[in-house]
Amino acid sequence: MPVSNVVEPDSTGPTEQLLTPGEVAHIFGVDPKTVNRWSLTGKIPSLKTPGGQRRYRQSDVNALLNG
Amino acid sequence: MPVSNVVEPDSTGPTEQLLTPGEVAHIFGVDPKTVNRWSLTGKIPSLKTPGGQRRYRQSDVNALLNG
DNA sequence: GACGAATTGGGTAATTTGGGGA
DNA sequence: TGTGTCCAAATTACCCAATTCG
Repeated sequence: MPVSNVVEPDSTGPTEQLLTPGEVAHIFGVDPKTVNRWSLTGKIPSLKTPGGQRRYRQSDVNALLNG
Repeated sequence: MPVSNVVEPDSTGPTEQLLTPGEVAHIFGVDPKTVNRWSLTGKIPSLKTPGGQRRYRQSDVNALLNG
């Protein structure tokens, strides 16, 4: 099934586009493993799906791109 | 098929192929260090990974090749 | 040809990244 | 496709010498 059920009914956070490791990797021109490393070393925040996979906020990615 | 059709309307996201310093160096026939110097002196734009490495847009490289 | 300024590459050590496999 | 780990390759920043350009 698609992993892109990104709509959050939760009202606490802004409904924001979440990106997979592969998508973030493509944006930066690096390997998906490298993106996971960034998460482990605290360089980019990440959310975890109940299945243990990571998702990244578009805004966090943009913040890194802009400096 | 992509897992999710993530639209990237955001202008900050480079929807473009990115090249490593080594690849750009090979294209121009120079040392990778020289490519990084071009970036430092503003001769070619570059993105930075959170790890501090540089990536170059294909279009910027082409512009330099043709200009 | 001589001169100074800028560009480039060599060498090094530390960090980041990617490949292979589980 | 994604995760976690090990290891080799690539990249970075630094200083210095050789080369190139006007």
